[in-house]
Amino acid sequence: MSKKKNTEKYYRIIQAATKMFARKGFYKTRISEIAMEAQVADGTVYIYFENKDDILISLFEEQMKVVIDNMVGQISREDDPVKKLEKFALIHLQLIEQNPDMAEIIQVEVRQSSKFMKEYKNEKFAQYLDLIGEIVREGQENGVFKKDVIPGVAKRAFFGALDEMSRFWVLSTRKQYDIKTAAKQISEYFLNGIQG
Amino acid sequence: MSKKKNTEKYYRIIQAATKMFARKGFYKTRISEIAMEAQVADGTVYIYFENKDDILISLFEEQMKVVIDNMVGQISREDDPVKKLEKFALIHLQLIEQNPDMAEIIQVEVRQSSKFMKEYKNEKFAQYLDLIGEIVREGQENGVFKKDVIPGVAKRAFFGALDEMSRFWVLSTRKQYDIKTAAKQISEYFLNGIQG
DNA sequence: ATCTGGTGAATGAATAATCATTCATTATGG
DNA sequence: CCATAATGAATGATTATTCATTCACCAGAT
Repeated sequence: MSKKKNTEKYYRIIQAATKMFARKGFYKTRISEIAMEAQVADGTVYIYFENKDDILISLFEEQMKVVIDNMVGQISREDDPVKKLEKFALIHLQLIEQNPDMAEIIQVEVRQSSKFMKEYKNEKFAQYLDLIGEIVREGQENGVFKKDVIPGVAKRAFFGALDEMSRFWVLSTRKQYDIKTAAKQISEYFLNGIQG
Repeated sequence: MSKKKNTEKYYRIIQAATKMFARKGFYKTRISEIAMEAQVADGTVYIYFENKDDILISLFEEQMKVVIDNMVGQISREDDPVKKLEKFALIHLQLIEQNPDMAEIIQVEVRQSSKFMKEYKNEKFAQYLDLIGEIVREGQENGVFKKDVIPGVAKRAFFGALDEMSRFWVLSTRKQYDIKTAAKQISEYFLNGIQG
């Protein structure tokens, strides 16, 4: 049971796993590879994690915690819902740019998770999506966004647009346009679309 | 080499694999399960496919072929780029609604494929995305869409929005709003956003 | 200073399952 | 009959996980 969290080695293994999963995918990554990358013995991994699945889940939760905190902090400094959404797009894509390994895992594993572990309800991801939903709702109350926009649809559309863009950005070797341009375009389409 | 394609059993195995991959994911699905579902012996699978990877690739190509042909057929009947995009959204989401198994595989495997098989360049998917890119370009030439819209960004944003929506739709058990409403909202946001 | 014994972390070789794939054999139908 | 398709038990590789053992550290005793 209760494996030691929050220790130096715990994070070293998380880092190693992030790198390897991003590179080879979850199923093709061997525990021994993670151990080697983290510079620990194979068995040590099991002092810190229940099993391979647990590594993936922990990794995801740890990363999302940081992402969400960061995003909430930055967004809350803006007042205008329009500005908030613009900022969301920019920060999201910049984050992807700065943490490509993490990006790839979120890309792939978020989608796997439904099948991967039926029990694992992806709370953190829902939370992230809701940041957008909340901004939309706020904008509707302020009268700047159309009333007939369904926040549940809007948040997915907006996130999906950013996500697909970042997938491309992560995968393509030669970046054709910088992330700022993409972020600006996407929030522009979207904002024009929902503004009243 | 050249395995027998286009036979009744070939399609039966594809169908079975689609069902099982959607249910359990690629790695957790056993060849024996596919064989059982298709009502053939394990070895028979290898008469029709090189290996497990080949099943996934074949399945994907077969399905996308149908999807693209269908989409091209329907889109070409419209003249107005605006109408075309509206129709694209509707048809895409209806397709998801009607083939949830296929939808789940496209969702997950499109994303896996980059890691899954480095050699496999996902031509079919690029082709599908380009249908959107083409409509955007056409609209720009006609002067109905803004000139500063980057088709490469726009096609991904639009597809991403639809895709994220359909992921939600496939996963959620209780459908909160029908697919038509979602399609309408999404194309509306997007069209307002790019129209000149 | 030195010894002693206790504690928990760390190790990595051994284990025990799991499955994709093969192939000798059998069935089928033209 | 022959050729081709189909079978499914056996094979052989692969790997997540375990666990007996070692190691590092420290507190108290001498």
